Amino acid sequence: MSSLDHVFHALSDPTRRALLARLVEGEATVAELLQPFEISQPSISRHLKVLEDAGLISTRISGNARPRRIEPAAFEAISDWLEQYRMIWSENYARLDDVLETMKTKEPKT
Amino acid sequence: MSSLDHVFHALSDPTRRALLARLVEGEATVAELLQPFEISQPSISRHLKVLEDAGLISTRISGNARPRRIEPAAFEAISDWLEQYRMIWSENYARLDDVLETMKTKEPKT
DNA sequence: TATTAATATAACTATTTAGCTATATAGTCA
DNA sequence: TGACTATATAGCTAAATAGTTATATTAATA
Repeated sequence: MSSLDHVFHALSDPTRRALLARLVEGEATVAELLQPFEISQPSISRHLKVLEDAGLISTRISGNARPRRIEPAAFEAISDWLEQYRMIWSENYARLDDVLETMKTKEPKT
Repeated sequence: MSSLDHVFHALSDPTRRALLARLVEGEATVAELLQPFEISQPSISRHLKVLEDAGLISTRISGNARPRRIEPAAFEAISDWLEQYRMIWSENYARLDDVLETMKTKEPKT
């Protein structure tokens, strides 16, 4: 059973996607993640468990709190999966090499 | 309710992902799509409906048959969504928390 | 027109899920 | 230690889902 099952299932819920969107700004505790929502703390904890089981986030122990953070690898897995379909919508399908070339020469960091 | 709900839900099933993988090679009828699987024809038809409701595929009428094809726009939507996380894993950004440390201690690749 | 072929729909069952409230666990602090 | 804080877990309910078989629909063909 592919882990993509869990990844895509986790992403199918808007609350969970919102949690990820918050976590992309940095680590956050359950209390912090809970705040913008109207749902209960146990529900948030369960959503976080689904995200963690999917490998999308991880938990760190910090005294009383359990801050969560994004796990990059899972997103990379999605990107890899999506790659096999990129040719389908890319306008540059016929010139895929050009696309790759463009990616190589993208702006260098300062 | 975002359509990404439906898209990610559709993708969470391995049978449906396999159907998409077949369709990336080109249009196929239900009978053709059914063949590699051990599940019933109605099940496949329902999976196809889920994929179509998500906008991932579309149906054409051809006499008796209803060949399905990939719909590129939905994949583009996934790619767009994923884009907001790309910084997380691309280049040296293995982990957002480590960005500053990394930039201090590591020479960016040329 | 009657038959066959391709596909969809209905009706049922078992499983999963998202929400809730109540409670348990574990760390911090006075 | 006792109170408080942060979070997890248990147990419940309602809704959704994936599978099944049986049947309906529609086009092609003899």
